[in-house]
Amino acid sequence: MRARYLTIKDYILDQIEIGVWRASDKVSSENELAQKFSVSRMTARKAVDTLCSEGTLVRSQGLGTFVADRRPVSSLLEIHNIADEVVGRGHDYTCRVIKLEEILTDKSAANLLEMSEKQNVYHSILVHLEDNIPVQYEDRLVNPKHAPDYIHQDFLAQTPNAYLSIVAPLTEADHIVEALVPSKTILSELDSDQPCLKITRRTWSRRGIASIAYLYHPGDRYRLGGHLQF
Amino acid sequence: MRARYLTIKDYILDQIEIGVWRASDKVSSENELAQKFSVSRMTARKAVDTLCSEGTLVRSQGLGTFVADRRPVSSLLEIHNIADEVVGRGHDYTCRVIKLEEILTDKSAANLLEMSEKQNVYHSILVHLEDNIPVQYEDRLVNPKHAPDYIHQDFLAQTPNAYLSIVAPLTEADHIVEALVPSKTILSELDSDQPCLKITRRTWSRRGIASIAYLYHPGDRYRLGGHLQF
DNA sequence: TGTCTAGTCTTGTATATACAAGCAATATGA
DNA sequence: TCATATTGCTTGTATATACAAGACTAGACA
Repeated sequence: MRARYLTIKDYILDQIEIGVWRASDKVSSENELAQKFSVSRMTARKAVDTLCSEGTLVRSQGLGTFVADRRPVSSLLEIHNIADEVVGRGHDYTCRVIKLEEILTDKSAANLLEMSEKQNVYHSILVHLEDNIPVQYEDRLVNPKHAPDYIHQDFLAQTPNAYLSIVAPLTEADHIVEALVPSKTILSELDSDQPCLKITRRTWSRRGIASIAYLYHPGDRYRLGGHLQF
Repeated sequence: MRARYLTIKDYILDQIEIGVWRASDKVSSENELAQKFSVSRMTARKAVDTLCSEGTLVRSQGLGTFVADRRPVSSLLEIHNIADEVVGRGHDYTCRVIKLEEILTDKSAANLLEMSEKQNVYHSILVHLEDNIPVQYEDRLVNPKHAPDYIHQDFLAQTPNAYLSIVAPLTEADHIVEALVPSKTILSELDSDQPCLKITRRTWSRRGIASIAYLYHPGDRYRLGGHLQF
């Protein structure tokens, strides 16, 4: 052995990095690690545990522990609530309510919300501003079953997202991000003539789809960013 | 107690869901849980451990365990390797190498890669095609220290991302996503005149920044999508 | 009143032990 | 030869124990 390792975790990571253990290879057993580092099996196991929950290793009862197949290099991007994001930057957040109404689902809305046609849903359009400059145009449909008081909310005080996450704790979400030039109405509300980032976000609570939001960000003024560890 | 819980984990999650324990509230101590469920402290601790690593609870030595502040409603978006994505859709993936060279860092490149100026770095430009239609223009800088053979790779056989993830296992990444109209050169390579999604991706290995990539996707032909549970 | 100290509760860490359960190679028996 | 049982290794789970270390409280003391 060329070096003494401070932790079992580092030792395992190094072996993988150096290439001694490659994807799908078997790693030293818990007992071997315990002996090698002169610790009890439970201690060695804990190190392996951590690496498993981080996705680096995979266990198989009776067989052993293996280096995980590095998942198809995918990484993650965080999508924040716009209000939190603006405030987080230390800027001034305000919001303009363009529309707040109760409408009947047409075919497409019914499909998207997984409801039947001609049902009541809430519809809101808001513009979010950072230091009085528009940064997001939000067009949202809400299933009243999950948020019956949605229409009576004061969105100047609390964003739809914040409200929804309280009345119907979100369990899932999916997103589609695209680049496009939106309609003139939207562009004028955003006070922009640039291509926009459009984020389509569907959120689930435990009882089904809670809401669908179309979020438009002016491309010259907004970036979606995120830093994450694997 | 109204119900018997199968697991300590379920019990804690239910208490949080019901609202007995709210964000920042103190949760029963490990000893209390152990007593309540007639198990040893280590067993109770393991349940709490799991919920901690999932981000539901937060521990503080000497103080106790607390319900985590549900992070400012943020959710996650997966960013895949383009080749995997195309193949995953069952389509035909090909790749065109526009440039593959060794250059000296100028000021901005040096900054981005956290190197000094006038150092050797690798530079590659590739266009990725799905069923012979361009879907990504990739402009990449690579730190030779992390991938000395980068320049000799055959990227028709293996994408840069795939290669890099083998020679320098990635530990971190950050992304910036924006919408813009790229340069004419890029547009012509992408055979498009539409606004594009531009993804700037920096990847780290354990020894530092390994690579910076600028990925351009034609907005009318590409969406970034993801579905994730919280 | 203010300060230090001791005690107690919390999480953090490590150990030794025991047995269950999954898997595979080997030995056994018909 | 082939099916079955045994053995040994692996991970999975649970327990009892011990002590370290952080955070707070109450009491002693000046």
